[in-house]
Amino acid sequence: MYVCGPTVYDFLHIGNARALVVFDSIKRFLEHVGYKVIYVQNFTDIDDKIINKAIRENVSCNDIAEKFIREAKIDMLGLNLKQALNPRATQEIDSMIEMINLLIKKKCAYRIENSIYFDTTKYKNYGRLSKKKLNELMHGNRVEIDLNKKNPNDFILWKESKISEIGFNSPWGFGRPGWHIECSAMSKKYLGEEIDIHAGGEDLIFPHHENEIAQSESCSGKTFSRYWLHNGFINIDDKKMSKSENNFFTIREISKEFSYMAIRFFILSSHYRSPINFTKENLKSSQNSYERIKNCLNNIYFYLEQNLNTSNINRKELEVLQNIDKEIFNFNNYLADDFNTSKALASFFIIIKYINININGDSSNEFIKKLKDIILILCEILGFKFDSDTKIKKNNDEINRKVLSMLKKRDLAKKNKDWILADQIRDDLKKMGIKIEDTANGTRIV
RNA sequence: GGCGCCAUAGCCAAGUGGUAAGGCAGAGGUCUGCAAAACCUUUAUUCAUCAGUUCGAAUCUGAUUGGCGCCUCCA
Repeated sequence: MYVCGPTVYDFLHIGNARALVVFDSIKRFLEHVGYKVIYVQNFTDIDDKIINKAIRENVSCNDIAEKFIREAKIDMLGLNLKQALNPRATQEIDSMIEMINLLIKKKCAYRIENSIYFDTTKYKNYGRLSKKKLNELMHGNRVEIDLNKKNPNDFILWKESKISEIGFNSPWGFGRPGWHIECSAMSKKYLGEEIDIHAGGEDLIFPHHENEIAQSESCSGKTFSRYWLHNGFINIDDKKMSKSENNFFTIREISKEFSYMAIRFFILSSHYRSPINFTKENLKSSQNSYERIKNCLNNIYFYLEQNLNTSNINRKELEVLQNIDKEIFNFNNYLADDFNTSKALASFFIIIKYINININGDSSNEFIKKLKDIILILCEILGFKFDSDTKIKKNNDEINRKVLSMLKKRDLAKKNKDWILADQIRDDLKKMGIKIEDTANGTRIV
């Protein structure tokens, strides 16, 4: 599975997050049902935007790329993306040169001065993926036509660089690769000539993926990718996000107001191909929804800690587990049908409701453990994690000792019906970032 | 000009021929010293509009309205 990754000239934006989360979730599901997935997601670390930024900031392109790959990895960790192969374009130049050479040899590419172009007339299926009729395209509508090209559809494979610019040595002189050849070459190197799934944003269908197909299939004579998946866009106030419109949000800045998992939930709450609209209100709603899952798991952990009922699962509990199994079956079927995460989440909430109704202080330990495993498996498939939630661990460091002694003091105050002191301690703990709740079975930290 | 997508409650969002999932927010209630969490009740006789097909339409067909995207920077 190959996913076209971001160009690293800035922090990842919310749109990058969608592609990353959606395809990570698809990977997770495929693994869950038993596939072994080799997942490649590149970083495009050579590009005009990087070059321009490097010039503006008077640093090297590599400095820019290194910095934003580092930052991207922080966000990717926050979004709980699974480990993937992350090749960088600038470290794969040899494979690209090799591929361009092959295309020249096969007469699918031509040279104008020190640049190489792909000849789209040599690939008969050009335009098939994007369903475009080549004579109906509006050339030059948005991007100026390069007059060197034989045909306006042709695209650059290798671009001559000035000696002051970033570049690499090649058989055609100093230059840099075209954008499209990067993905073709990396895909071939890491996954071979034929792959199962190629994915990316819907804007990449034309020309990027069209061009990748043309290059790769001209080289190999084989089907490049069996399936193409394209995620829809995230709009801001129903308009396309762009820097010039000043409606641009990075993952990092959103993560300061909402949790990474709220962002992940927001993305998974609609089908991966539909457009979704980013607003703070929607993110808040997602955050609250996500808390519901978190609360359910917190409750499970709490009952597990309290629980002394070591008897076997009883008949009623068995029935509950059987009903949950049926809903898990639905959950899997929804994902199996075009990765309908929205329906899968609905199933998830049905399961949560069912757990909330049926779990209590008298539940058997074994039963609660099973519920915990169920929630954790579903979360694993969707990529939800809860690592930051256990603020206090039962070890001996100073803060924890302090918290535990405060809780003891509060328990005593409660016993004495000293509500003022009890509430005071609760407030103090809150100031320390520790939220507590009283339950029938004692006080707990959430 | 060509190609494509979308319109479902206050908000988000499934459902694509058999009588409107799920979540958030709101209101009321149970529990609780209070709070929180959880639970219960409540929230679309109707799916942009009009016409058609059908025993039956949110779902199919046609028209209309409104919105969005792609057509060599892009997730």
